[in-house]
Amino acid sequence: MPRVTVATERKVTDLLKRQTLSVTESRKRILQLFLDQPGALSHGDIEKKAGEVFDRVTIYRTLQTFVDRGLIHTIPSADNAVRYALCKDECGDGHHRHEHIHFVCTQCEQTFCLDEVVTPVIRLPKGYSTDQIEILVQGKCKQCTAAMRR
Amino acid sequence: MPRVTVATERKVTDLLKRQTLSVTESRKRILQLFLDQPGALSHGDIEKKAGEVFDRVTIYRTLQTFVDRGLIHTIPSADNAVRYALCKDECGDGHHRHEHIHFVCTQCEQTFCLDEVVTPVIRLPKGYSTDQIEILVQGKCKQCTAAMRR
DNA sequence: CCGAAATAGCAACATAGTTGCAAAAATCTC
DNA sequence: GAGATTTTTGCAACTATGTTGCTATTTCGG
Repeated sequence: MPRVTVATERKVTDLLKRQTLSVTESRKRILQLFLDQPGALSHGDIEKKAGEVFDRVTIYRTLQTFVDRGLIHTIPSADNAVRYALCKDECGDGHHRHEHIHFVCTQCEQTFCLDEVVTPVIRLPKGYSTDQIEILVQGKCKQCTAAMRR
Repeated sequence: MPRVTVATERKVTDLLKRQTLSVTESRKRILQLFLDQPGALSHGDIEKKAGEVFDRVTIYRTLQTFVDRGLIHTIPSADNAVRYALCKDECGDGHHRHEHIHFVCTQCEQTFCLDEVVTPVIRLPKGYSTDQIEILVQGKCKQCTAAMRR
């Protein structure tokens, strides 16, 4: 597990304070994990990476708090393992705004937010109304495709 | 739980035989549950409806078998409760073909397949390839919207 | 640095999912 | 349609996942 440097320590602290959250060791570390890598993390992933340091319950509660405050958002899955990823600035206390799609790589099994791909409008039959659209694309990601060519 | 009539008994038996599956009580009953209602079912739903009759393990295994044989397909969710719904005829042993979207009603909390809404093409950034697209729309369904107007 | 408020850890529990194995049921064969 | 073979079921035991109440600890405002 990468040591939290002074620079990143500052960054996570700022992020937490911006959401008026108390700055605690577990919150800093868990936020750090998200910043350290590009993909989404499940509760299990985090438990593997920080489970020896923090209690399982703390991780559950921290993730819930982050979702509530708009720091991270959930990504549905087909395997009973909801994942979480960092939100952009538009999300805040009590509300989420996401227009991007999610990509699940069948090779490295990571899940990514593809911020540059905007969710299309979906025309529903008469009588249905839309609150939110979630798009999950499964395939091979950039990194894995590049690795194959070598 | 509705009694399995002679007519529907015939139907589920035919469906099972078409997939060269042995026709057993649990398989008939679980398939029946899917035919009896329009929405998708989670493992938990099925356990509530047939759990006194069949063992939990049997339900898990039956659902897995049905997915493998292309009788039902999974629908991802944001709440760690994967749901299952009947497939159309195009699915078979070892392969699934689905072009429709899934709709989650925030009111009745049911999940439906909207067969008439085709998944759009999603243009991904360079380097990504697509195997499968899953679209989950959350909102209010036809029935609930109609009920509100009364 | 102190006190109030928020958070973390623990324990205990509830639910969800898996595996191996023996008994029972379904299918096949004649 | 009876018996042999194969498949499926149920049980037990286990692992993993998620929740709640309570107390100790930490954070933060003054």
